[in-house]
Amino acid sequence: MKTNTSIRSKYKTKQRAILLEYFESVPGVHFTAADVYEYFKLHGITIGQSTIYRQLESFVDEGIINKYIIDGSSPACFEYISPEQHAETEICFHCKCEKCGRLIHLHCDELEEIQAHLLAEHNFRLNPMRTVFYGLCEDCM
Amino acid sequence: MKTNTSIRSKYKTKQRAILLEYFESVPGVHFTAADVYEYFKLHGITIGQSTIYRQLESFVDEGIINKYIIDGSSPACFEYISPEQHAETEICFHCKCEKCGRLIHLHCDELEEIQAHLLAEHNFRLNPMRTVFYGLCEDCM
DNA sequence: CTAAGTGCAAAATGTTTGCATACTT
DNA sequence: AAGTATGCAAACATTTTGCACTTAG
Repeated sequence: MKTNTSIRSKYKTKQRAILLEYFESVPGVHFTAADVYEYFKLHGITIGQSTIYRQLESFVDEGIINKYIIDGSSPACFEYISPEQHAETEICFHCKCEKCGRLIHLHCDELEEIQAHLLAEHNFRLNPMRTVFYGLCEDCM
Repeated sequence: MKTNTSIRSKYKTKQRAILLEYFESVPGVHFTAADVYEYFKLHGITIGQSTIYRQLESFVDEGIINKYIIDGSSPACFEYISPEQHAETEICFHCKCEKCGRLIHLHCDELEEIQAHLLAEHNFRLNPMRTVFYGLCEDCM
């Protein structure tokens, strides 16, 4: 369990700027902390993995980046949320294929109704960011 | 990533029997692998943790037990599914409160429509057993 | 100058695995 | 006898942390 010292960056550091610029350049793509580390390493820029984890945490805190936990024994998945996406009323849902592991993004009004329904009928405020639908994709079923 | 050697137990071992009996005695309760290990240790019965993990995996495979991944850096959560629960035509959905950790069971026709919708419109066959809705329960929001 | 961030290496965590042994069928 | 399961300890993978050092404000 991580110590919740609610880190929200206050300084504009070089590393933070580099990371943010990179994330902004890959909207909708999802990546792991290790992916980011490798990416910069390949480009001759070394950013410590702790910095990556810490900045990622800040971004998630700030809502700039979403974090998905697909299954316990794989690394967490991150995804940059563009300001447009942020502004959109459309919510993005995720479906994970249990067989091939594919992660599918869905934007669907009908699914958004689930949210309203859960709130109205079950007093539960759904967090679509965290929720992943498991099942089988069309190729696998 | 775990090696998917689709283990499904074929032998009735003592450990498996002990574990199953225990799980059956705590329907609806959720526990971690470590909880199980500790429980038996306290009762003077030592079952290796690998056995616990392996049996848990089998039970999950067989649909006797559900596994929930709450967040990457906490242990996975398991829950025994009673035969009655299993036999119900109603599908049981789970909502997990991100704050207090409460796991809420829901039986709801409207939610079942999600399933039909995902299949018809998105070619995705939802597995309600594996899927957990994350959000905030009424007490926490 | 002070508070905050960085990077390294080490620790912590949760889970999986190799292997010799023991149990089921 | 053959095929599985067990339990230990070691290996693993991911993430977090302690600390000395650097950087931003």
